[in-house]
Amino acid sequence: MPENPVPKQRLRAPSQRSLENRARILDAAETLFAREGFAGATIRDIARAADVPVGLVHHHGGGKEALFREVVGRRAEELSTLRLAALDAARARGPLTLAALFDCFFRPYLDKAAGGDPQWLAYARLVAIVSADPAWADISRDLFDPTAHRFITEIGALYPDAPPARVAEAFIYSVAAMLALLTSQWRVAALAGDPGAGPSLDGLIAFCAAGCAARLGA
Amino acid sequence: MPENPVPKQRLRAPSQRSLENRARILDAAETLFAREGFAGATIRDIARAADVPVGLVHHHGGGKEALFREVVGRRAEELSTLRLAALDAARARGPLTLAALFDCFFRPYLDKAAGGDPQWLAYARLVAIVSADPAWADISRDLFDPTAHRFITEIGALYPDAPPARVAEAFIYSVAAMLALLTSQWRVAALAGDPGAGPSLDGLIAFCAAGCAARLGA
DNA sequence: GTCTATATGTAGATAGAC
DNA sequence: GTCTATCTACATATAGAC
Repeated sequence: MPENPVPKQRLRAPSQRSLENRARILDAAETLFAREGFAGATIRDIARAADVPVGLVHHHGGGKEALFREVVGRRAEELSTLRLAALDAARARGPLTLAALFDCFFRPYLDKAAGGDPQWLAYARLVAIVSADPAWADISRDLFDPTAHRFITEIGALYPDAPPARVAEAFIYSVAAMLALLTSQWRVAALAGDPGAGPSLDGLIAFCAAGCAARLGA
Repeated sequence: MPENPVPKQRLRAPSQRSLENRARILDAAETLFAREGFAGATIRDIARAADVPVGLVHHHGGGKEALFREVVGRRAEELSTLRLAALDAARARGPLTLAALFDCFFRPYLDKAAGGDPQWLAYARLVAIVSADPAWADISRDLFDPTAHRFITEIGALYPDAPPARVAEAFIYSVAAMLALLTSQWRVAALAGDPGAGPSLDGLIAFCAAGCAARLGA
């Protein structure tokens, strides 16, 4: 008789249901944080939306703030990978233009958002929340800034005479425009009367590339 | 003996202290709504910051939501007046350019914000909150859209072939850039390493005018 | 791993004294 | 007009049963 009988299930292996609950909790948290803001969303709302008991949200999320960080981080890492891959691929094809750089930065996100996954649209609101609030500066620093800095360096290389702060400023304007495209469609529709049209990646790139060129050019 | 002795103080005339308390409450609410968001700011925080009893905030503000609307409306009306006056003055001087239009729209705000009044900087955060959240669509409609629509019409007149939704979209990008200038200086500093430089009205106008021209031009 | 029950604090709002 | 005291509801978080 073995002294250490092998358990039928490996210790600490998460069950199928546990994984599903965890995923549903993160999705619900993403939706509600996006719609109501960090303070406006409640753990109870999230639990109800995910159809799990309240305590389980704490179990999987580790508190409201940790849950928020995890929700943001999940997509930020995926997006950074896609953006940097697009940038590397574009570099390999030849010299970069401003429009090509913005294409590498915007397209992965807009493809996801336009792909119909409403969670990716919710994420745009989260990025806007984090980007606007110095209280989340650590999230910006850890998750957004490395990739942003890479793109700023590339833009700066196209305009060697522009001071770094000016390049960063133009980049922030461009990101703000991208977030506006994703989060303020309802305002565009209200202002135009015309509800149609819809977002356009090429239009956004044209706006930002021309704006940056005007701000950074000689 | 007169039957109706004249009261020493007119009925319902607000006392000096009442007016001061009211102003302090609105200022404190503005600061805290801007920093913490609508849900994150509490009536109690506001009362403490204004150094008044909690009940007084309800008395003057009429509930949290009404207080928020009043705080936003107070500055929105002042700003709209200044912007439209600048637009009328510019029109009177001759034909408008895109850069001149953005100057009329941006300058009144940036002058106030750069003038050192921290309350005007807080207001930028409030505008960002309202503009990003469909839940406050009625504030946007009543307080922001009339002036915005006026400027969009003027921009559209410069590009008669551009569809209205495209003009509105370019305008929203531009407003987003302006709000980023006011609310995301900390991110620019973090990304550039260089904390210096600071915001530049001319730079913002150059960015937006060139972006709009590229997006709307033939 | 899952969930119930509950602890503890604080929210927005108001009734009524001054 | 001003302010105290308090109501009711709900927040996050956790302890411990299953």
